[in-house]
Amino acid sequence: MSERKVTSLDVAAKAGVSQSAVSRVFTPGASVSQKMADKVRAAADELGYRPNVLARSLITGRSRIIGLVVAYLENQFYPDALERLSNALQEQGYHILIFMASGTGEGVGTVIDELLDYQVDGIITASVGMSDELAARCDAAGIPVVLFNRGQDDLRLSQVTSNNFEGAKKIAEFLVAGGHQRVGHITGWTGSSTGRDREAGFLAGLQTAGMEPVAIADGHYRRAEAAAAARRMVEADKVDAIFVGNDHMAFAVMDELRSEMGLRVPDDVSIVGYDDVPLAGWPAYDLTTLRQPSGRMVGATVETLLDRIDNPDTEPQKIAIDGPLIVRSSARVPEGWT
Amino acid sequence: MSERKVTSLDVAAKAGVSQSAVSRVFTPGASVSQKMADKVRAAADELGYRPNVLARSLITGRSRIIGLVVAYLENQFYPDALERLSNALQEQGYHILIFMASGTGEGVGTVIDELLDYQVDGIITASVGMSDELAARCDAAGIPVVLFNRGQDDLRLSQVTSNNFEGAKKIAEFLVAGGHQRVGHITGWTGSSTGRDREAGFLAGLQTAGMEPVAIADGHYRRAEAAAAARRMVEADKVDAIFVGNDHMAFAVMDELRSEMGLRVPDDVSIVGYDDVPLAGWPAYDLTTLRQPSGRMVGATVETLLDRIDNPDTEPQKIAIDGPLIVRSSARVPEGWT
DNA sequence: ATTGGTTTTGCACACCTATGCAAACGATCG
DNA sequence: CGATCGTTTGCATAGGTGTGCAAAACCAAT
Repeated sequence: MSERKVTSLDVAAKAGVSQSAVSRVFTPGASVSQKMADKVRAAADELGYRPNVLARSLITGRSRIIGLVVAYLENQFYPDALERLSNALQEQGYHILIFMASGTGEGVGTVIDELLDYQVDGIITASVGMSDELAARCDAAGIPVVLFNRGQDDLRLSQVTSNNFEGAKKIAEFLVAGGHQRVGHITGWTGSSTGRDREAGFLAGLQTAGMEPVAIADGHYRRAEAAAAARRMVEADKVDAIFVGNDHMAFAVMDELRSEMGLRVPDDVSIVGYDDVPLAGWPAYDLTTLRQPSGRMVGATVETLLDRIDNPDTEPQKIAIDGPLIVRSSARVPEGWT
Repeated sequence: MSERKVTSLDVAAKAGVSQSAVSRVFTPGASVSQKMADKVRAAADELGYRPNVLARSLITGRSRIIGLVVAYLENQFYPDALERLSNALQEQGYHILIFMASGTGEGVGTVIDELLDYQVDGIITASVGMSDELAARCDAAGIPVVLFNRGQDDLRLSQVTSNNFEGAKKIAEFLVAGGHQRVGHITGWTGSSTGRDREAGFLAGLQTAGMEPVAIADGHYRRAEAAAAARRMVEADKVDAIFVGNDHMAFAVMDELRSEMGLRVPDDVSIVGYDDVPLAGWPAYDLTTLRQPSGRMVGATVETLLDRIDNPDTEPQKIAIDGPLIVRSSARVPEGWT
């Protein structure tokens, strides 16, 4: 029925030119006369020809595919980032091949292998760790990697995060200024750099006021654990404020306190999150939180990655972007706070 | 530095066999002796060889890439579906190439073109319309398409939805049984089949009780429009219940009523949504809603798509899956409701 | 040892495009 | 009009893999 695939040869035949001429017409910056271009385009349109990206990639060594490794999408921060990443890359003629690292939980290792099979031009990992060995593997294959919202010590890897230390420090200062006496902290997964940096920044911020948290627990970025930790902190440790390692967990904490324990936020306990996902601005939570500037983070990620693809000799970069504290109503606001 | 790319020829040379032997070892179901397999695998492991999927696709005509077109990820239903789709497809050795139809808003047309450039084996569109002409183009290229959560009349397209008509009808019956007298409906975008089917089902459900909605407005699946519509319905039309076309808008409606207008849900107005996204179960909203069984919908989608890829002669399918009403606290519960 | 049959292997080509190179072309100038 | 130079075109090859076909190897049976 349908002529299965229309190739550049078909177009060439129809236009009465050589195959290489057709190729040149579809290769930006190649040497073609106007007349030739018109003739070929006409024939191509008529046949519905479009160049085969895969065949092209075989010879150029560029697939124009970016591999994205992501662990889970329940935290609204990641779909949001994914959407922005995809749009930004589409703009540049790249596309995202998705890879879930969560699923069967075979670990990131096999995932990277499969990604390499597709000859991706670059890799972005979001919210997922990457061992030195994996980094080495990608590096050996000459594929640039950018860690999004995660840090790593390996110097061969680029990374883009918000300034987690400073951000968490701001939160500490905000809570101190608000007159809180007994603050708790539910960390992100302490196996992640993000979680650790925020904890460190928070501790540093409290320390300058001569304070320290009365309770710390690892929430593992999960709702259930965060909620349980919050309950313990309120009941056993009598906290009057909790800094929760990300918004996703902060919502769970507010649910637990307000709906399960009948407490008021912020009257009984102040809650502060981290990320400023869209949901944080919805009235149901109206969460005070530190904004991760995901637009700029995505911009930096794409720029860094594409730059390294085009100039393989560029140094890997470690970028941390500052974000503002977004003051809403889930935490007591200090007098005269600007 | 790093031996740029290691090919099957390198492996063949190292193992002292022909290139085709290497190919066969990595092709499931090919004729290879045990001895040969061992020898080749050893050489391959040592060199770190993995077959080039793109080169393979050139000759097999199968890229093992599925194109996913998605409009926006703010509605939690879609990231959730995306995650499930990706996992299910990975299981079968396929991967998802993402395509945002929202971005520059150039429309789905160019998106499909670019997808075809990548020689995808199949296309899934989520929450996005597809014109007959586009369908024809994919069909001509021999690429199966499955519409996820959207309907279309074209018989060449497969589609998987929940049973929107029946679901919305259930909701109408629930509201009627709850004794509501003045019900309103904020539809999904009426340009979408999903929006229209739910409206039709809702009207049908009311009709069997001899009722009809006192107000109908198009929410376009957007928070702001849904909130505005809700306010009008409450102030001008004095509704005592609103069926909102999806959860995403229902949250906005609850926010508007509770936080902006100071009303109580369900005491002043009952709210019912559609989708049962995870957030609907969180205590802050605790939304009564009709569950779209996304697990089964994804299963059916993947099955249908892969089946059509393997057997191009299979008939396109239109699948509608029933979902249960999940009764929570955002709508008055009828006496003795089971 | 020879035969027949089965499995395994290698050869060569195909898939579709981009690009170096040399030939053809067109224009410009003397 | 011929020489010169820059532009445009075609030829041929490469890129990494799968597969039909025929030759080779193997095995068992006579």
